[in-house]
Amino acid sequence: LNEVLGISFYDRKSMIVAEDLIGKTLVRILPDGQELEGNIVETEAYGGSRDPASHAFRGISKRNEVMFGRPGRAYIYFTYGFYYCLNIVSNPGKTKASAVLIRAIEPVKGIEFMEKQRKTNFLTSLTSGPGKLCQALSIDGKLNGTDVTTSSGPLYVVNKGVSPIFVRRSRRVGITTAIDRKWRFFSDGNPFVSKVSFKLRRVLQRES
DNA sequence: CGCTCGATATTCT
DNA sequence: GAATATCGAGCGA
Repeated sequence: LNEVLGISFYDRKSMIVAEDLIGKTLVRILPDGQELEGNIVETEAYGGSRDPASHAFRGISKRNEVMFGRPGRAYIYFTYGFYYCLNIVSNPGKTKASAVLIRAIEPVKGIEFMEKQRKTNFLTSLTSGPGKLCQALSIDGKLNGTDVTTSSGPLYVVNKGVSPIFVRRSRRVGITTAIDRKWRFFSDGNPFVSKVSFKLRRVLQRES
């Protein structure tokens, strides 16, 4: 317990890593030494050459090159001109690349800092989405490629034995291809899971 | 509550 | 020029 997740944790298929990350604790050490923490409550697995919804589907590029490298590194990309999203690279298998998108966390430590970053005091809106949590934890492109398997770095994940967790799965959200694959994992009933539209919520309900 | 739209980097057509 | 692993403001019901 309380151990930092190492390379062996991430050196597995992205679907396995994504499911196993639910309930683990994301730790962010700021440049001034302040520590921020949040329990992971929602993730999505992405593949490589066989996953049309993945950034890595069409091969390597300047943006996605980290996804083609060693497991246990942060793949952070800038999207829609405004937000960053955090992934952790996993084992690519035969598909050249893979990663797990961290979609939502439950704030645990450093909530005042997160409120300042997000310019809101609404607790369930601080980190309930991939763009939101990067803003709250001050995660941007400068951390792209960071080794996430050591507590001496600015970003890592710890097993604090958070429980009980009822992990459910659904199709991935925010994509338009390969929507049949149930590669989204979330802690059921947790208010910090990202909000999806009413319409999609009904679809997910029907499919579960 | 739900829908539309704007902000605008990166990649693809 | 269009689409995208996003979010929130503005508006109508």
